[in-house]
Amino acid sequence: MEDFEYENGFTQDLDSETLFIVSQTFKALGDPTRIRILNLLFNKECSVNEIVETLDIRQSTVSHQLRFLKNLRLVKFRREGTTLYYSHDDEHVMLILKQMIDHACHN
Amino acid sequence: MEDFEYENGFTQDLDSETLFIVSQTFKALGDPTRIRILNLLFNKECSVNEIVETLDIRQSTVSHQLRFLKNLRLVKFRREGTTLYYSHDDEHVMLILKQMIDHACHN
DNA sequence: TTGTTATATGCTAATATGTTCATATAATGA
DNA sequence: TCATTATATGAACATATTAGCATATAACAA
Repeated sequence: MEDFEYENGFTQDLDSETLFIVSQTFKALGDPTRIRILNLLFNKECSVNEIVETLDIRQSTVSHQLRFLKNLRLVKFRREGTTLYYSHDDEHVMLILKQMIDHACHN
Repeated sequence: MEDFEYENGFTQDLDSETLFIVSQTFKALGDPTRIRILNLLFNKECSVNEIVETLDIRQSTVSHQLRFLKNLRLVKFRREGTTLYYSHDDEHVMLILKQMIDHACHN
């Protein structure tokens, strides 16, 4: 009787793969530093240094978090010389982030 | 020049209060156990024991996580004798959860 | 009151997470 | 080649998180 599929597409419990992806993604959004980085990348792409200077976060911290976000395919980058320009890579997740920010602001 | 307000309502950086609420809420959604509980509460209210039995999670764990979710006002409960029936208490966050689950499934 | 069922709580151990420092790599220009 | 700028990485540390056990509380029935 477990995992009974409802008409509306919902299940009583989620399969482990979905659960993993969902929790990983929300976890990515659950850290202030990563939220600030993604929020900055909302409108424009940024070099690592731009992020470091705009948000006043140490370079290694930014780099670590960008790797984290890149592993989840939430950001991507392009190279120009020695400079890497990062931008967001998941419209849907960015939309979800925007919704949550709006939700938080309206309180 | 920091915290410049854009036409579209976005700021270069978020104020700390918003940042706190957003990260707290995403953190709540970033744990598999809490996701499973909220997903179960999507359609119907559940007693603690129903959650325990349906999801096969220990009672103390469920209780701890329900307290966590209640502190963030993501769930509420009503009492009936010795039984507490929990239900979700934030439509918007539930919608965001649904979106992320759908997003994860479509991959 | 005592027992029973349902739920909450305090504590602890294991694990995960985030930041920092120091250093490595990579591209480029002199 | 060497120096410089931009970024990444590894290790260490502090802190946060999670689950589980044991026990407490709360409501109710006998």
